[in-house]
Amino acid sequence: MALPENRKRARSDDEKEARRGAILQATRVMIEAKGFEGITMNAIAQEAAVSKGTLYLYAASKEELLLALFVDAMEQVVARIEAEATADTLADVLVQVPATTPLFLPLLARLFAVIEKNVADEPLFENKRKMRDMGMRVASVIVRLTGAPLDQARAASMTLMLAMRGAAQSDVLARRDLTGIPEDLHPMFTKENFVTGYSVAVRMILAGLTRS
Amino acid sequence: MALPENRKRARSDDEKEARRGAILQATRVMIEAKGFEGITMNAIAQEAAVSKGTLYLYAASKEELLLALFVDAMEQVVARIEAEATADTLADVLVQVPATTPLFLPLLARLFAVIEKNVADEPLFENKRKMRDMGMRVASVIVRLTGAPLDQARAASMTLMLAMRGAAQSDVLARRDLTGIPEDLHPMFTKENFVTGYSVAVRMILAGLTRS
DNA sequence: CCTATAAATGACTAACGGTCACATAAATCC
DNA sequence: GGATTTATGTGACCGTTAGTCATTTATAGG
Repeated sequence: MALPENRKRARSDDEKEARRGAILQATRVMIEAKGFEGITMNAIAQEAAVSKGTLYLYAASKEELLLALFVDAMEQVVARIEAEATADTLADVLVQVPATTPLFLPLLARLFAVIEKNVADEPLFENKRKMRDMGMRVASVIVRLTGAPLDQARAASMTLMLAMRGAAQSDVLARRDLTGIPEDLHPMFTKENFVTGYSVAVRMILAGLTRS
Repeated sequence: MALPENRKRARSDDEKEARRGAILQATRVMIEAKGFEGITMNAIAQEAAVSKGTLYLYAASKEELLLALFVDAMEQVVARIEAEATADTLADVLVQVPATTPLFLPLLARLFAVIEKNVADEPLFENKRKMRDMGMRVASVIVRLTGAPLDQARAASMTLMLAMRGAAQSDVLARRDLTGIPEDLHPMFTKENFVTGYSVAVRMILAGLTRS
């Protein structure tokens, strides 16, 4: 991901892409290490072994870095759903793939309220279009595997997205260590909270589909 | 909401409650005026005609102020649902009440990712319990109006909450003025986005209920 | 009126995202 | 291969804002 040993500046497009990749990877590392609220541009710069100014040659803001990570993760999710889902496993795959794609849930949980609020219009629009397209691809999978009519599949796909967004929120609170949390609230603070809640929604939504 | 004319300090519990109310109201005013991202503690203090330090006598952080506003709004929402819903109008009421209760959607959209992230454990736990209770009250309404068995009503209520959280996210992007936004993306940026998306979800979820 | 209590103040600090004048690596030219 | 040009990279600096705390003073009680 880094530049060749004896090169300090990225001049060609390939080199720029490599540097951008290194910066994104450094961002991932920092999220892993410090948690989502702990990341700072200084720390990312240090991890990527560049100066802070350089970060701003490759992303207009901290949030555009995070948006780029989200777009990556979202593409992985949809690609995996297309590849892995069968008629028998559709519901399971729709739940498990988002739950297990690295960084997808924490990024989705913060997409609207945190990330998109400081992104310029152009990348924002581009991301919105991409999300719409992803929704369509999921609708196609639903049509292919259930035989439902396209308009129903589209409505189901949009509703799935809604529920997934809602369920992803609980990822923010999820803690590895539940000590200090009252017994009766444990279910709300476990890592499994997303899967538990979203499973129910997925099954309800898919159950409403009819064959065309 | 303010203290009596010639009193500058709140000594009794009543006076403290009044001051707290004034601070919360000032926060509402500032959100209205500057938008959610534009609010600052300095501005709230000025609007409430107290010093910044005083704010911290009544709330441990900016986010605890916002959490208090959310709890208020949430209580209004559930109370209105209980009061207004009938067997015929249940779906409509479940959509319209959240959509029309002041500040409810913007606060819900930011509840997990923005507000709760800077709230001490105790108020956080209290809020979680309150939300769980609200969910139970909605489940009761569903039982009463549809005759569905309690466990089904509970699952439906939890799923409704999920979908509502997801749908509320779109409120963050909603703009009054759509100029500058590409035609094809207009639906995603309108104020009606919440109602449009959530209606579908509510009807799907309620349709799955059976009479006991 | 005097004293004790605690509510209120606001200058100050720390932290962080973002900027920009300047330094210099690397490509290009002769 | 030296000179010139281009634009990448740098990091000290800035503005903003949440939050703190030593100090002030309104109010209650004696």
